[in-house]
Amino acid sequence: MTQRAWRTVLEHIERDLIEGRLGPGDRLPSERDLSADLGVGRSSVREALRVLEVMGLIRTATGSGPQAGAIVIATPSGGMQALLRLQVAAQGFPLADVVQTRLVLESAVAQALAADGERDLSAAHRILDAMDVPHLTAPEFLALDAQLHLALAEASGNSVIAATMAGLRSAIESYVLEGSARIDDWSAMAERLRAEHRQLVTAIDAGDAASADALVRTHITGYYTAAGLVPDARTVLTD
Amino acid sequence: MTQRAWRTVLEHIERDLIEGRLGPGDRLPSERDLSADLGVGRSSVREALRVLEVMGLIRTATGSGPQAGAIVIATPSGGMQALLRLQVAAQGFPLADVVQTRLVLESAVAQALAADGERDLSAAHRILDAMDVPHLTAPEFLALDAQLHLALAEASGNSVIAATMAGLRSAIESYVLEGSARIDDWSAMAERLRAEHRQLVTAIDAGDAASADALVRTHITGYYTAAGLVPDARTVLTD
DNA sequence: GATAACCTGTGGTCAGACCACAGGAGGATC
DNA sequence: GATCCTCCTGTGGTCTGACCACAGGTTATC
Repeated sequence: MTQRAWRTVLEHIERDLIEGRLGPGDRLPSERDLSADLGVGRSSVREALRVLEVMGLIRTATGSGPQAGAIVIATPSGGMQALLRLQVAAQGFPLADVVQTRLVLESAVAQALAADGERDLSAAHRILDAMDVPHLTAPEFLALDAQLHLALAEASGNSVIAATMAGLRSAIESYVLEGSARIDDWSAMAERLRAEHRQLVTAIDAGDAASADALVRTHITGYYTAAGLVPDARTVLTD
Repeated sequence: MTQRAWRTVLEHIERDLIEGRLGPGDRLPSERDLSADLGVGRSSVREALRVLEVMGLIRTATGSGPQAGAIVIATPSGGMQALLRLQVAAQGFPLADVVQTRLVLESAVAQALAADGERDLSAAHRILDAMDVPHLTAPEFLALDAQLHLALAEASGNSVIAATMAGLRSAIESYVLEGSARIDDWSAMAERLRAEHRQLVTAIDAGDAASADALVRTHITGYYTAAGLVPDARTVLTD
């Protein structure tokens, strides 16, 4: 064994992707065919496909017909979420670094949106309105909060940033929920967050990049500090 | 089958990680034990472990003794590289978005380093000197270039940003190499890059965040434009 | 022509069998 | 008593073969 068999499979598929023999929508050969073609066991093929599936590169379906089998989809957000969530869980990524990175990305997004005349913030406005419904529980409110921030990232048009933000968010979701329980007056906090969101979107709509930047920073560090998630909201990467 | 068997395994291990029953350095039960405990086949256990391995959460070793088996390591950079490289290869991430994200992150890193009095740039200085060796080939030079940028990210102390940058870099490595072949006068380009690197590090050492920011932006967009990788180096996210 | 039964090929899973390997246990040797 | 060597055990790595459920096309039936 010069190299693990599943790695052979993975590299073979990666080469097909790089060199354009495979692309989104295409169907991979069946597991049995790959097994025979590459001279490895079917179980090794399956280990490689499993990796690709969790990373969001393919989806698999049973049955027959054109929709069955392994199909290239390349939807990165799921894979990003899995990776970041697991790494945070395994303490490969400290919570503080995740928060800090979120700050960097959201700040860039806010400035970019403010500077871009072509932006479409209709999705964000819809979510803003949904958050105005009274008596939302903390989990409900926070889910909308996540959607709002993600909608902004997606509006910026950068898929890497959007996927990364989705991943970061899901990685710390359980901590954010825990933190919300530590906040004494939740309805006051919700009101504050609503106001901050409105101000942020207003600044973006007005094309005021500097204000948008400042608002998004205060908003994020404010919440994490209040929820006691980050001991002292560092601003190292952000001044 | 209410749920795929390998997913059961993955979730079981994730729960152990989240709730602290597993952490860096710990050893997972043997594949056969996991198989028996969870009531799934060994091949399903292996599919889950394979995912964890590629994501950089565990490493596996054959043989016996305390070093054998699957051990939690939580070194995210490998997993980040695999994920981003594959997603770019499968066209889930457009090249332009990758470059843009790199710009956002490196800009934040440069500013943070300049503002941080405690920074340790000895590694960066060592790489700078290594790049002065004459007659380096383009691949050799670019490898050092990658190391330099990565060293800066690591010096910033944010592991998420460092790992992401490593991933972005490896995702576009093949394109960067291709691009270098399109540059007529490579030695002139190398000289220019050397000078830009020196200026950047000097600005950081001097604590001049604004200059560091500007220099890193020019440096990156300059190269990608010269190599013809990004049609028109967008600065959407960066003004 | 419409309907129903069948057939084929797909992924999903399991069980069992090897192999190579690392390291500990225990005996043989000095 | 200390050292060396051999054997044994348990590990991951792999392959094979066997089922199952399922989706969709094919064919027979009415």
